[in-house]
Amino acid sequence: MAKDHSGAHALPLDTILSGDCAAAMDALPENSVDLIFADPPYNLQLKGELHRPNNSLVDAVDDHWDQFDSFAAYDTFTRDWLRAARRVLKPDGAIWVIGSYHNVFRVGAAIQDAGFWMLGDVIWRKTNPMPNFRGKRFTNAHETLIWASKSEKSKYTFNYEAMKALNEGVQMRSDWTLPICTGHERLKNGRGEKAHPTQKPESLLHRVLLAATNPGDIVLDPFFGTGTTGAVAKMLGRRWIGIEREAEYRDLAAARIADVRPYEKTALEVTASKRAEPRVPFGQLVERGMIRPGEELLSGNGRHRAKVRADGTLSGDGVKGSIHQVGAAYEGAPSCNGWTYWHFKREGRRVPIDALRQQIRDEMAGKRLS
Amino acid sequence: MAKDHSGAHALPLDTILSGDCAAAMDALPENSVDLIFADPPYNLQLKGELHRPNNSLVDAVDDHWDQFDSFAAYDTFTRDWLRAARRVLKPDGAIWVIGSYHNVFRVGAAIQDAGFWMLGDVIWRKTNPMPNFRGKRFTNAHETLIWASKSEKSKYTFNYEAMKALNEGVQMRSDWTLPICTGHERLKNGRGEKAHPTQKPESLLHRVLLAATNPGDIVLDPFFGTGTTGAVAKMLGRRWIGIEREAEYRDLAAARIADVRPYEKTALEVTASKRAEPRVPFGQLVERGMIRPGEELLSGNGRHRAKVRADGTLSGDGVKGSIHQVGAAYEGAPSCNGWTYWHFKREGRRVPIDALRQQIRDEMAGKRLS
DNA sequence: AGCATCAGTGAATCCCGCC
DNA sequence: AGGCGGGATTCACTGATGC
Repeated sequence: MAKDHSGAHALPLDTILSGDCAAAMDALPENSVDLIFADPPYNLQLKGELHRPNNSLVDAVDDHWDQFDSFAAYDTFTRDWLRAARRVLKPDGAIWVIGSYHNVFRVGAAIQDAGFWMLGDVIWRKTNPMPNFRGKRFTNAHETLIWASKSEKSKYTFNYEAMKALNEGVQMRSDWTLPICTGHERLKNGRGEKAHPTQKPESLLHRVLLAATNPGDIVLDPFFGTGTTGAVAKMLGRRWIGIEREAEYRDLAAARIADVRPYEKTALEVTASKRAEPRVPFGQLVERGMIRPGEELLSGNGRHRAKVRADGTLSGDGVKGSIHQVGAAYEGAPSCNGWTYWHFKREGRRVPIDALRQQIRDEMAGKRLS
Repeated sequence: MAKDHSGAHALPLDTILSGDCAAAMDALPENSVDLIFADPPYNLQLKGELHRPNNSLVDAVDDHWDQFDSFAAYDTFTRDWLRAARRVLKPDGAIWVIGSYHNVFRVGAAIQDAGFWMLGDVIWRKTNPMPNFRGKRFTNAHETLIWASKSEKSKYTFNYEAMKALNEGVQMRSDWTLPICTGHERLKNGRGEKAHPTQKPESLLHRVLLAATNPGDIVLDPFFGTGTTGAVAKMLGRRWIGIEREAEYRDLAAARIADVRPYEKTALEVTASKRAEPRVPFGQLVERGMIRPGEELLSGNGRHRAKVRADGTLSGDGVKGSIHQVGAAYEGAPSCNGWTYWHFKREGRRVPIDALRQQIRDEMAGKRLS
């Protein structure tokens, strides 16, 4: 146990508490922690099994801790832990909560109703999400983080310059592109399986803690799991408190954090600085009205024509497909760069569609620099 | 007024209704529209101006229609228009709602509580967002769209292949990178100012309508504003209904949409899914002599064989059944696409039986045209 | 050693028509 | 309405194996 800055209360710093998180928080002194990071159950409510196209089975998140009988039950659970969380938070403290479309709207409304002040939401944009295997929806490629202060009057911590530096000198945006947790970072249990179904990447916590805390600050995670929050807090010289119901997770987290050496920031953010030339789908030219559906494109040699369709495909003489596919078919070639092959007419001249792509890339680059 | 497909009810197609949107929707027949796109007021809590609009701040979103006394008032408003929206929606219809962190969590929770079935959320990632001038938060670089069907059982429309084509052959993700509405697309009022504080880009609506509707579908927008939804719906050969309280917006929208030229019909034919192709029973290949009874089929990996029987079933090692059933049994898989699994021999090479199905489908398509 | 190939996997509300 | 069965459906990356 350690003393907080006032010396009036004792806090179990750098330890993992067991039990229900609301009860555990209620046992802590009020107004005592600087930041709360919470990754609560998402209440996925998955129905049947899901197979990949190669017939392998997707490992569903069907753990008992993610099961709730109804929205009402989930709301009761949510409002209770949020109430307890707000109580232990210092007046100038803040909370981050991560969720998916299954639960994040209910959680967000509960955060507002509990008296927190919404500072914004951040999108974790996954570089390598799991695809949608049945072709029935979009690739579920993001999760949402809610950022809120204890009250409207809170003087919350935001390290603006650190975020700007992390983003190569331009203001950090509300969408963060980071990979999911895989490889050696992903904790395994004794049986060689993943230890936790929803382990978050350290890069995500690194960015949250760097943005919203200062060295020495106290970070509490009421759904500690395998302790990513604690591990990154230790790396970054923050104090931490974890709460976790499952003994197996607590043991893994404790061992993991014991191995962490502080202040070695290694290469946690390398992926964020990787900036390939942005891919511009031809369809975007159509959506943006630079090319009209129904408009005719010509090959550079003028021998072939095709019409643009609303989804960014071309339709020509008995051929339908992408700009590359239709070009290749016309030329009897194995492949074709549609960007340089196809042209549109402007003021009587043939202009390659690549000029429009360049225009879009210039816009994007200009906005990044300015 | 026009008749819907049943002829039983009249719908005011391709027109803008005035008045409160919930009341206007309640005056329409139930189960009558295919899609609702809604961009409701954001409940921006600008301090000191909750009850009195300050017209001197022309650039702020502080018009009187965007002010609400409290979350409770906003929730009442939200739940009322969502109830009316769900009523007019066809059983297989869907709704899209766009919002920011100020309102989207409350709206999302209300959508779930109203009985809609959450299909996912989509992030509009802005290429050119307005920076955060005070350096106290992240650049607010995204907005959230919620996609939900009328009920869990709805057979909602999702043009998977068109979305994939629009994204150059890879599955469309839940984050969409598109610019905000600027330049000539941004409507001006008579005084040279921007006509509407939150005009959405046509590219965003293009993608929503292409993903979630078919040509001829009826799209309703209860917060029509300056009519982006109607303009894009007209371009894409969809029918539309707008509801808007402000006469100035209605006038601007009507003039704007009148100027829109729809795309050619052929340009609206979008890449189709295989599921839409006519079903060909395997037995038809046998009947037509393309495969002889007694002929042996091989699995693609060459490890399994089965004999074709006269009724179009296969018989292999202790297994009898359809091409799919025998394939699944051999692979120990829950299911199997026999069309791609089984091959026959021609001139020493293994050819998938799907090639013969394609031959039949090509013939059928030829007959349909002639 | 180094490169090519293959197998595995990740917070997932993931089919549909016919009888 | 529930059961049956045809048959449609995946992206990025990691780590192991093979040559």
